[in-house]
Amino acid sequence: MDREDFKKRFIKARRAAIETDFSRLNDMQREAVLTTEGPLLLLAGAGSGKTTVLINRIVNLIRYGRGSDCDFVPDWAEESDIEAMESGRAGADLLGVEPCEPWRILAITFTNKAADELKARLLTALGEESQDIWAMTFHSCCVRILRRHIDLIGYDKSFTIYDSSDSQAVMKRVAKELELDEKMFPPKLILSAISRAKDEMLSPEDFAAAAEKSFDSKQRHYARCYVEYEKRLKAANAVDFDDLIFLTVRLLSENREVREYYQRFFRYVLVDEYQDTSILQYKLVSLLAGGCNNLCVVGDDDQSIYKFRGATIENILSFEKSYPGARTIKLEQNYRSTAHILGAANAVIRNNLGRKGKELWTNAGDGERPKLYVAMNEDDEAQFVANRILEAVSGGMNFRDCAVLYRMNAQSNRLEYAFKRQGIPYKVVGGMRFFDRAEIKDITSYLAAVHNPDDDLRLLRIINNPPRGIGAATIETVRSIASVEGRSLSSVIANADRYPELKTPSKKLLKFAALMDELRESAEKMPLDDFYDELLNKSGYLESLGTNDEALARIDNLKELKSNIIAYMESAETPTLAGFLDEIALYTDLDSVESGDNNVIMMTMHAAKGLEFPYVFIVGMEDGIFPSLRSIGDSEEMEEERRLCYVALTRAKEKLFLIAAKQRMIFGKTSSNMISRFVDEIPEEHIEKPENTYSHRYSAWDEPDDEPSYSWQRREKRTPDEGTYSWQRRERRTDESVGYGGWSARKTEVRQYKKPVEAPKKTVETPKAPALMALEVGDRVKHKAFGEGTVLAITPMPGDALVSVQFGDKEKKLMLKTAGSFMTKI
DNA sequence: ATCATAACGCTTTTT
DNA sequence: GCGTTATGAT
Repeated sequence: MDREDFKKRFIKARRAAIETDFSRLNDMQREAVLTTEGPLLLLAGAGSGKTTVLINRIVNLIRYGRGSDCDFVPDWAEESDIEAMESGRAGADLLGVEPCEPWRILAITFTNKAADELKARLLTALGEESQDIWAMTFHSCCVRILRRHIDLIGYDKSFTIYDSSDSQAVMKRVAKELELDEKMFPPKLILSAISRAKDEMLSPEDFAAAAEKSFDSKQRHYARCYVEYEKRLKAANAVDFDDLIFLTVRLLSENREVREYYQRFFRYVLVDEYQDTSILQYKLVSLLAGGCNNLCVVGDDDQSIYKFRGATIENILSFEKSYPGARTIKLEQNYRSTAHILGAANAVIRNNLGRKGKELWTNAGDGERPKLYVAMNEDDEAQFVANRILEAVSGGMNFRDCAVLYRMNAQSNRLEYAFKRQGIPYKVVGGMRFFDRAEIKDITSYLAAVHNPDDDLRLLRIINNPPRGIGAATIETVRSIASVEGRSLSSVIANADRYPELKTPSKKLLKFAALMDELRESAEKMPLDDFYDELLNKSGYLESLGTNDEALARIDNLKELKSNIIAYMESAETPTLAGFLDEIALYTDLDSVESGDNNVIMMTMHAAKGLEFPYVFIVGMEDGIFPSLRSIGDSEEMEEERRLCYVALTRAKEKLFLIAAKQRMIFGKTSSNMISRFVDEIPEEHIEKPENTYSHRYSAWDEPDDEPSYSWQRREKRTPDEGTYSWQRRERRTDESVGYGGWSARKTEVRQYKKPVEAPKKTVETPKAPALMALEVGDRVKHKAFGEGTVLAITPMPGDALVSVQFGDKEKKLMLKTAGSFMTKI
């Protein structure tokens, strides 16, 4: 009996001793870290320190195993051990119970960015041994498993990975050959139908059978495409993104040996952003974690914004049902935003029905109420944002502290105009991605075709690029021969002289085949980066680009690709062409925000998930834009939009501006929309609106009431600095004629504001009225608010200048135009 | 084969 | 309003 009592005290003391390692966490966070065994659902609100918990949890697992969460007491334990633990003298040998080996921990994320961040923070926390942890994305985890065992389900281990544009190219061909009208059956739609089928684990045959039964002709066409699409991928020894997950699930379900191997292998499985998982990913996770059942999922049902690409919020809502005995911990303390911002966000998300229910709180203080500005039109809106940013910078903030969020990428245009005009440096995140650029696709297609001669898709892309006189007619002939003989294009091309039909172009074809062989040989014997140069030259690609402005931008991008190759060579143990192809197939997100740059960040609300900024501007707060037109009338879609709104609002740390325009051009048509219903959902106490802002109500069917739409605001006063419409028009013309790098080259341009080419002048001249103060580095100035200071640096900007001034021990950055009136030279 | 013009049709996006 | 794409003309 004494022993029982002793055991209880021992366990308590052990947990208490382990807790001291995590004393910096709040109670809920610590609970999450110390709960190691069995299924655990972690509902982590925005800004609640989720990643910190994840890191600490892994540290705990490696250091103490299940020490904090089990009843085990060693037989040799005695009273002095408890004393040791209570006095803080106990080490891991006493506190730990089966500490976990790093490589038995699987931490799955969604994006490479998240995986990289996790790895970096684990390295800081644990050092070298952290590198054995399986911290990676769903897809890279699957690639790792499939590269080892995919032959067990009838694929070749050296498979290539097709990205979505590859998939689209294949599907376009398939649809054409099946004589489907592109208007009725856009390749994108067919692919998403197939994606859904894979999500439900339907093979082409299953899908076809189901379609037959349903008498739905559309489904039957989809099924035909699926069959043909799959056939082509298989022939090219390729798999698409969905296949990576699908085939891994198939492998694990069908092959008991492999399944049990991984189930024994992984002792702890953690999944980040669980609200974004699909049914298939749910299956994958439950297969991988099926052994020890130590599955910890982290997510926020209120931040699920990716339903359109297959995510089911159900996964998180029914976690406790799927995993009986699961524990749930909510992290609701927010360390990011002030109370008014959280109040607004909480108020909006409360209107959703399908949620677990969470309420963020903070003890960071009330802060300022979010502000609503009702603009005349999009130019006024952009001007407003620009002015507030300049004010903020005058007040000592950096440009990078400000973010502008919008619903669709197209909205960035007007803001860019305004920012350029005002000399505000900015960076647009998203839009055209690096690996989608034509020149990058071209060269990676060469790399893929060199590595895998059977990759017909990539071969077709490069065979006549640069032009080699191999035209469409020739290619058609080659393809029909290949299809009749059931061989790959490259093998037909290599033997072109044996086919009478190819007599005329055989010389060109053989020359191309020889080129590819030569490149393959080079790839074998050269280091990757040298081979890359060789490829650019021997293929004639570089030469064919020419030397105009657009070509130079493309060449820049190709140099960027080379630096990627070099970075890969440095990071990989044994760099190979195959390895690099794997990496770029999964790593498309290279234009990550470089934190060193001092730019205003512009992006969609989707892209902003997981980020935070002191100042946040949300533009286009209008019904029809946000929430989007397509979601109005559908309550499920509306809830998703509302979650997106919640995500957007919770990005702000200090100041939040919501901007709506009375009139705006959408898709070339002028329309006036009502202020977003989400604004109405924020109570007066948490939002500052202009006077006379009418609030409008909706019926339960999302129908706007019959109030005329222009009447929400009567008449707002215009301050002079907001500018007038005609002035803005004129300015924009000038802007266009100057060219700013040329709009035509926009596709290849990195859309980032570049400083004027001239070297920074030490003196700011007075370019035009109103005259700017003439200042030089080293001048003493007196500022109304900050007192006396010394000018440290001056950066000229169109029509203005950014001045750094040392006031006492504080350095402030001021825009001269704005700050000039508060400052005098002394 | 390559350029010019017209017609269309548009969320959100990672891997 | 803009970018992509299909079609026809040279």
